Amino acid sequence: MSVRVRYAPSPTGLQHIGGVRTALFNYFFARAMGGAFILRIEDTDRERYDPRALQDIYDTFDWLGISWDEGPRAGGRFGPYFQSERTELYRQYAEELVESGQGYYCFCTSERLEKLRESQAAKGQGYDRHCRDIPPEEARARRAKGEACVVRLKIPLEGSTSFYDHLIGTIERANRDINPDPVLLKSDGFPTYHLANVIDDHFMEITHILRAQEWIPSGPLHILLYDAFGWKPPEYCHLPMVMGEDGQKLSKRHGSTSLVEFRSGGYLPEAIINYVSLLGWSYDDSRQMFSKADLEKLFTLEKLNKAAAVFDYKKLEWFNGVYIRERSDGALQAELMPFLQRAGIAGTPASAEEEKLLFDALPIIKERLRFLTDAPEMVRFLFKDVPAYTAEELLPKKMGAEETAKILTEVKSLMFPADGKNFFDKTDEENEAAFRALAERLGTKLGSVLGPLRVAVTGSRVSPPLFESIRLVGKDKTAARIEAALRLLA
RNA sequence: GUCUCCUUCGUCUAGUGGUUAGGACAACGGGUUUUCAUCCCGUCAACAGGGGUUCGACUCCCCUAGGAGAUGCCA
Repeated sequence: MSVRVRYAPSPTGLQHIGGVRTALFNYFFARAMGGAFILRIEDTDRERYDPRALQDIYDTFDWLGISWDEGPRAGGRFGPYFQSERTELYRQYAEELVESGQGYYCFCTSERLEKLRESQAAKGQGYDRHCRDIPPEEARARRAKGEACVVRLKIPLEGSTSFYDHLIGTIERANRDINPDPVLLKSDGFPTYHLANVIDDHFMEITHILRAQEWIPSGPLHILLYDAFGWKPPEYCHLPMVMGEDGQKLSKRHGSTSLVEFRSGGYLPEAIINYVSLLGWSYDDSRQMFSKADLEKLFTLEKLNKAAAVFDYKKLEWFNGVYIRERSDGALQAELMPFLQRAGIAGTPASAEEEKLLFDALPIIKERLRFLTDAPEMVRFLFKDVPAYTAEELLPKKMGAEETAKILTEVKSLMFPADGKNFFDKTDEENEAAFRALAERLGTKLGSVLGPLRVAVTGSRVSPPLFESIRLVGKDKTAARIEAALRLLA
């Protein structure tokens, strides 16, 4: 039987890096096994439902380049793939459980449950099974009269339930330790996660469940449900969790966690995919570069790690730099332009000159980028005026304004001589030789000659390579900027 | 509190009874270099603790400690 796996997000918030990791592992497992990857929307929480979250699911996976074989937009013969459109099915099976005596109607109000939770908080019990023994006829009658109720599962009081986890092995739990009689069908008629999940996984013929380890505690409960329906449970593989640097579950306070944040923060999808794949999974003792295509072939459950992994932004950052450098200039330009526009460096739409300027600048900024968001400030001096700088910044180490002005004046006449070839007519080698000769004549280092020039032309002591930058800035602007620097020193 | 899972460098990890415990990121040092970056070289750095089993344990078993997760009409 061929593998069928699913990613089943709840559209209540933005796609989170942890969820995406789970989705990716499911996707890669399906591809590597020649199986199917299904997307199912678990929109059973009407309170927290957010249509923007649904859009975010699509956007996130489109951006990552992950597609599903069945699900919303894709269709499939096991649809609908929105749980909100399958409520009749859940109701029917919940009813069946009540009929067979494996479930029961519970009329407890949320107020009572709240109070119960508070009073038992210290003991950590849970539901007191208050309605478990109401005679079926009476319960049916009360429900028929319109009394609000939920359907709960009767957890056996004795015995234990176990299941096999592909990664961890056999996990067993005494039935008395399972949360007493969880709600399967809410009073609004919608199912809870447990019911909908089990029913859908069964009818969608899911063969493997790859989900985070935080679900381990509900494993036995799900097994009990499969048993109650007389169904065969799928195989389980609980994935190690992703933690923040403090060892706690990764959350907002650790930094960016949603994919939209990573995207707007200038991360590349290749970097995210590569990095995240190495969180709880490895290939061998040395390889760490993996493309999506690689993972679609190489991924196996056998190489999964058991322990939770700490999310390391520094390493992701490194991957990001690597993938930025790996991009072709054309592809990178397309990726970068929106960031320049957002920063107000380039127009919207960008002019042909702006497009060309960015493209021409790529060779000198590419290896300096860690994030796409680094680009605007890096190329600002090419598109706009030089950012304001102080006379102080112009001065090389241990040099005064007067001396610096002298150097800069010499530099200017070297670059733009009254007669002979100017800077732009000569090769970089020729220019470098000339600057070196100048430095020697002035009895100083090359850096002290180029330093002031760098600040004058780029507005900063740190910039892309000077000669290339000057060529991109152009003759007139360069000359004008040197003049401006000279005025500042005077 | 109770239940469950986990435990190799700071971080991600390799390792399945005999290794100088390997790689990557980070950090630090050095080289290349007109700044920054890239690139190259190097250094620091780990088997949580205690018992067993065994000729021999990072590897197998037990205990302890620590960490995490679950304990909802959220998923």
